[in-house]
Amino acid sequence: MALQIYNTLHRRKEPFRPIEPGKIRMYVCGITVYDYCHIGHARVMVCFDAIVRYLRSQGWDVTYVRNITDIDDKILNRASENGEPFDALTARMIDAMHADERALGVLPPDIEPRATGHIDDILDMIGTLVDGHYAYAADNGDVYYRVRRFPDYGKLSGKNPDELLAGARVDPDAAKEDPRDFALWKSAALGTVGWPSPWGWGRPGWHIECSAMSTCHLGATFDIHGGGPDLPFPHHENEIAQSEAATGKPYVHCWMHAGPVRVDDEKMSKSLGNFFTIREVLEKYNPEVVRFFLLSSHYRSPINYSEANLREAKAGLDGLYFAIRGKIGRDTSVAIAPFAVEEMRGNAYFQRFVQAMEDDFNTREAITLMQELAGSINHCARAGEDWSQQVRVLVGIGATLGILQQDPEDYFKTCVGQGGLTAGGSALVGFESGLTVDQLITERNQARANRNFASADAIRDQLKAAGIVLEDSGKETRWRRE
RNA sequence: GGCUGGAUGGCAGAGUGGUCAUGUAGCGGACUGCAACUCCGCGUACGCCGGUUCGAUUCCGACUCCAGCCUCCA
Repeated sequence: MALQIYNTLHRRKEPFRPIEPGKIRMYVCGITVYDYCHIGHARVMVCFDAIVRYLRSQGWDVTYVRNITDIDDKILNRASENGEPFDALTARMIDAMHADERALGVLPPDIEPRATGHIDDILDMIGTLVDGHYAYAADNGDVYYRVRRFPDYGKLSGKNPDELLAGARVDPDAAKEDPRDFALWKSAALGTVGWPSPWGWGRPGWHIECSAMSTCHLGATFDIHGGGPDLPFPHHENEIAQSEAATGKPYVHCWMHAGPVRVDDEKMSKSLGNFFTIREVLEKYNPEVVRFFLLSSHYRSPINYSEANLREAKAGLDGLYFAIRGKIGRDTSVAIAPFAVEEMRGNAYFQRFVQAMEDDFNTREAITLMQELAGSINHCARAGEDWSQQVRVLVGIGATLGILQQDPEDYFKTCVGQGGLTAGGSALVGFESGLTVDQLITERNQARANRNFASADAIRDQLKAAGIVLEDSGKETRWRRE
């Protein structure tokens, strides 16, 4: 089955046709770095990360660009509130973003361009637009895009330009010829943050940077442009207008947009203030659980961030790790390397996985079949049948989604919160006696050997209260965190 | 008001013109000193009204409700 992707531009799934055989050039709108990344950012990062991992596993030569917006009014305002230079703020937030990404298992994009690193490209594109009368310098020193000059305006978001005019929410700036026009260049007072330009000292508008950076790194026309759910209008609509007017070529073949994240069934937004940062979320949940949660719905569906849903995600991922526990990893005598993709081709589960992913990246279906595979492994293990092939396929599929790659014992022992994204050792966090779990297990097993079950159960309860579950299997006692 | 997309079992969430989603929670049983893990079994799901069809949750139309965007936001 050939790859099908839902294209926002045409509002339907379409067979994917690369511009250049075997290659995919892809740009995803990244973060404006004035604050910590929130769970909505995490969804975009994780979904496109899984998509790119999958595409590469199928042999596509993907060039993945995701930008950083590091100059913008929000950044300037926040820096001024903090009383620090804007680039000190952005440097700090970029570091934090990279740390969040690493925690969530998000691989870095191939190219991560920054707006401030492309001022010349931005200026060039604005110049081209002004020369072509697609843009004009206003009396206030700003340069605006002339929306009326671009007949296709609205084709991505399905908006009628005339109705936009009637719409009450466009900014009726006196300097603009038309309320729909948007800023390409914002003038700024000398001595404030800015760059010289033919139109005076200033800084770029929000939309132009993506047009300039994507064209610079991927060419005038490229395959896929992605982003969050609030981007089709106006951001991507404006990108199309700028780029197609400037280059005279079609901008993007396929537009992909992730669905929104809700919080406890309410819209999450900056203005409502009900958003959670990634680091807040990781105080409460294992990062891999968060990734699993994000992938357990289709990327275009709305998802609801809630305690109950995260708990369920944990139970789901636990189930996968239980299935491979004791069968793979450094604590087992059986060292099993996951299958390479080519080895998995003949496997029925893997074929279902490919089929699900080729159908607009249906990661929910992919996870479902991983769960079925886990069930089959458990069944085989109980029946004394060979499970080794299935385990390798399960872990191989997991690799393609960026999950299930930890040693199961590390996963089960990872201590969440308390500032730690670290796998817990045997030290018992929050336990006053200073005893380790292993010491208590030894003590309890002595009690069990003496059939002193009251003491044994007291230790079990004590550990349970500290969030640690003991599991007696054969002669061995293992532990994990709840 | 305009533009999109939805409505599936307690919950989450795929999918399909006609015998099964799956997971999770719950219940019963097996296993276990007690547990955990695991296994086996159970529960008459497809918003509402029409239409097409031998047959619709799945296709078509109306209706109701919900969400996202139209304003900073991924």
